[in-house]
Amino acid sequence: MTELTISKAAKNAGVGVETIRFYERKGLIEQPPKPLDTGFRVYPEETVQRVRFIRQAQEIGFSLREIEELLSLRADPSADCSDVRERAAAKLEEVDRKMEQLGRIRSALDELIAACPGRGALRVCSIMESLVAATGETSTYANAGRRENPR
Amino acid sequence: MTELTISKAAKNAGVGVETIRFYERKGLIEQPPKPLDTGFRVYPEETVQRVRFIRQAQEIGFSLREIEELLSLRADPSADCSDVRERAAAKLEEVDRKMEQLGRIRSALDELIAACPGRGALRVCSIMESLVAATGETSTYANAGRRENPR
DNA sequence: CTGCACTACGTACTACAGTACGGAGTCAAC
DNA sequence: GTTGACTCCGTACTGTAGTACGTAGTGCAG
Repeated sequence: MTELTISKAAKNAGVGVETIRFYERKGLIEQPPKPLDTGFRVYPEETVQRVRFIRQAQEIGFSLREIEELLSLRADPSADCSDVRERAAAKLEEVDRKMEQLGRIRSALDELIAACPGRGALRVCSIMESLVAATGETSTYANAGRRENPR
Repeated sequence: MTELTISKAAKNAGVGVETIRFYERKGLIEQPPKPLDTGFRVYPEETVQRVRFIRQAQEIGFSLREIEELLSLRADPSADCSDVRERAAAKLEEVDRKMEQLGRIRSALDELIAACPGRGALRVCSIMESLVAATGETSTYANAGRRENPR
């Protein structure tokens, strides 16, 4: 099994070499061992998984900072577990919120597709309208107060 | 009902005034009527909904460009419906992919929380490890070929 | 032992999404 | 009719996440 050099790791993870170096500088992936004789980075397979995870998490709206938090969530027997638990629960809530919104957009798309069955649409219907219909006006905290504390 | 000036619209939508102007320049929200006597923008309530939608869609990983696409999806009886349908279907697939990944992260968080029941963790377990476990190695297209077409 | 592809490092540049700023005009209250 | 909060517009600046670039060193195939 050939050793994972930076370009192979990048290729396997589906990113560019510079991205790997960038993540390393950011502390998102661990500094790989650089054998003294060569000075070249050699990656464990796990790094590839990690980079893939990072990309997928980005896809669904997490920033690199948040992804770092996610990745650092680790139930370490030596650490105070309740902290990890708390942070995990917070992230879970975040994820659930995202899922809800995604679900709403999904229904709106479904509805849109249904309304447009092939040729000659029957209903005028946009995503926005579907969403408003689906969520019942959405007017939470509309009509926010006027003129108290205006900047 | 007082008219929605830019700052009120911004407040109701939970964004800054500059963000509204920015979205307007980008074409994400329609140019509001600016009565000749004043020159000030006056917004319909719909704009507030729209801005909220934009923010929520951003939260789950859509770029402004993609959100524009989403918002322009509209089953218009006068237009060729199949194009809209196609684009909607593509977006739907995208949404489904996001939901899957979100679901995986969710289970990983669940598992993490379960493994860490209050005090003194029983298992060492990170998000990454949970995900790898949950997705069965994830090694799709790992072992990508070596040395053919290197860059 | 010469090439060529690869690696390292640092710095610069880019795209995206705002955010801030300055100067000028407007509106409503006092 | 002045003051303070608001609006206009254009331009400049910021943070995030890369991406590119130049220089120099390494590794190995021929």
